[in-house]
Amino acid sequence: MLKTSTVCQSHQHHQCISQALESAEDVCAQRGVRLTPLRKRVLELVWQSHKPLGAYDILEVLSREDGRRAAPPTVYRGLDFLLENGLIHRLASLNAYIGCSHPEVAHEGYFMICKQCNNAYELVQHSQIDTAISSEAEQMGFTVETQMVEILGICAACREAA
Amino acid sequence: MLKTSTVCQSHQHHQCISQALESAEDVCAQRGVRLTPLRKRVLELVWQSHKPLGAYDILEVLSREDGRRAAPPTVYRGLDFLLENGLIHRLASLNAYIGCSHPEVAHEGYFMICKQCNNAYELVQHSQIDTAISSEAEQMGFTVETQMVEILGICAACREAA
DNA sequence: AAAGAGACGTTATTATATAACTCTTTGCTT
DNA sequence: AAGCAAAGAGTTATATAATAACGTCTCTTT
Repeated sequence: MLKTSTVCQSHQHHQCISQALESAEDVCAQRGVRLTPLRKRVLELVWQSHKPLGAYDILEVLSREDGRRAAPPTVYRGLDFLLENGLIHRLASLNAYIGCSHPEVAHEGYFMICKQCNNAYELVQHSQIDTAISSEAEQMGFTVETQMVEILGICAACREAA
Repeated sequence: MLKTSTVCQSHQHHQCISQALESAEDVCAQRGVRLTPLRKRVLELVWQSHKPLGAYDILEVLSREDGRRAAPPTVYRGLDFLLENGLIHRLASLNAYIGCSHPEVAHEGYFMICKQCNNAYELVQHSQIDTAISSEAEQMGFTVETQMVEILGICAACREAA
């Protein structure tokens, strides 16, 4: 029932990255939007790990690798595009961004974020949480547009390590 | 089953304010912490409506009424105190603060926020959402520490008005 | 009175995000 | 192919949110 993005101790993370990029290409092609080199590079950087990444972290990397100093709008435009197309999620509690593990279908991101290792685990939609929120909203006549569910705590791996 | 903070079209809002302040006095007395004039004033301002209020909005009011120009730390210290003592909640999606309608018991805030009237409706704890989150967390061995649930959409009143 | 703690003032700075304008690239139309 | 419109991206400046660091005042406790 429960499924998370595949985050494990020793997984071959380059596979996550290449899968994500490939998936992004597909999604963009299908929608007729352009995954430009900059956008692709930003996505790649967001996917460097399963830890949410700040806009200014991305900016720093871009600046270093480009020589010339990239400015905030460069990164934010990339992030905005990726957000609009569901290729990444924004975590409001951290002001940070993370790759979406199933961008084919529009959905809200539900996250469990480990305070220790900083990994963020995305829960799939149609979870119990989704049902519970819809139900409560319906009871009060509230029409849901966007949702923000971010749970902070300690993940299983970190807990066992301690 | 469902309960929200009492936000209705024509409610006597000064009652919300005075109740909140009284409740805050109680809570602080009980815990042996000081609800200083500044802290009380910040709480009062947060309670001016059921719409989340930004720190700099509060700052502006304080500045105007004090003559001297209040500085950010003044407000943030007040807000921090109120947050620590569960008298207000912070809404990460809006970078804003809102009065807590039942500060006697420590709890996470679950909110439905209307994009039109800007009112934020706090759901009580032990709702279905709480259960769903705990359940999902348990399944993945995740130890929950803090939760953030903010649902944006249109409230019943605004929907009917339209 | 001296010492220590808590609350708050004050100045400066950090972190996050956007506005407004420019120029270039891209793809489309003729 | 030339011209055009729109999208993309560079650049500078600024807005918005939050914190750091230090000083002062006022209590309380001794």
